Amino acid sequence: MRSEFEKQAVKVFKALGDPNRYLIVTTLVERGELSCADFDDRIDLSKPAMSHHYRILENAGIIDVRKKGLHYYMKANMAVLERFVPGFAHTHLKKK
Amino acid sequence: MRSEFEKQAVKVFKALGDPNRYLIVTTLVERGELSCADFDDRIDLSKPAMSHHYRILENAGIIDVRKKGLHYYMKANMAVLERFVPGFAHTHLKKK
DNA sequence: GTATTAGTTCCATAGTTTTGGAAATAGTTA
DNA sequence: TAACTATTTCCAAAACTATGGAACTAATAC
Repeated sequence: MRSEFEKQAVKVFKALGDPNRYLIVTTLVERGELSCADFDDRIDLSKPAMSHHYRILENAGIIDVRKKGLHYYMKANMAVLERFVPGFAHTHLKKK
Repeated sequence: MRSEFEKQAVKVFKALGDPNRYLIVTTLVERGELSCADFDDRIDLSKPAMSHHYRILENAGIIDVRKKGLHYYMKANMAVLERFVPGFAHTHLKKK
C-alpha cells in the first residue's frame, strides 16, 4: 500500500480534478506546445493563479515546462498521462 | 466547453484524487461488494469521515451504494470508471 | 544602463475539504 | 416495546486550495 505508483496516481487524479487544470491539460493535448500567453483568451484567471496551476500539473508529471527566451512553453507529457489514465487523449478530447 | 461529460470527468478525477478514496475504489474493484465494516481494518478513519468519502464517490458515479438490512453495501461502478478512466482496473490494481 | 515584457514568488484572504464527536435514524432482535 | 447495531447527519475545528495584488526576476531591445 502507498507505493510510488499509487502516490503518483493520486497526484495525477488530484491535478486533473480541477476544472481549470483539466482545461489546461486537454488544451495542451489537443494543440501541442503552448505558452502562458496562449491561455490568456482561453482561461480567465490571473497570472499568479495560472502559474500555481502549472506548477501542480508539472509536479504531478503531467506537463513539461521549458523556458525559451521570455516565454515558458508547456506541453502535455503523454507518457505519464497515458500511464495513469490510459486513452486520455482519445477519451477526453472535444471530438466526440 | 464545460459539457456534462467534462463536468463529470472533473468530478471523477477529484474523487479519485484523495488517498483514502483511491484506496476505497481500488479495494472495491479488487474485491467486489463490501460493507462499511469491511473497511474498518483497512482504513483508519472515523465512520463519519468514511461516510463522507462514500458520498463523494457515489456522487461522482464511481460507486453504487445499496442498503440491505443493517448494512450498506458498496460496489464499484465499472461502467462509469471505465468511461472516464479506461483500463482503470488493469492499470490501478495491486497485481503489477 | 533603462525600459519593456513574460512570467514567478510572496503574501494575505476567501472558500473548500477533511475530519471526529455527539446526536439522530433505521433495521434487527429479544 | 426496549435494547442493540450499523451507519448517517449535524456541527465545529483544523488543514488545505485557489485566487489576485504587489513586488521580484530573467531575457530582450534600445
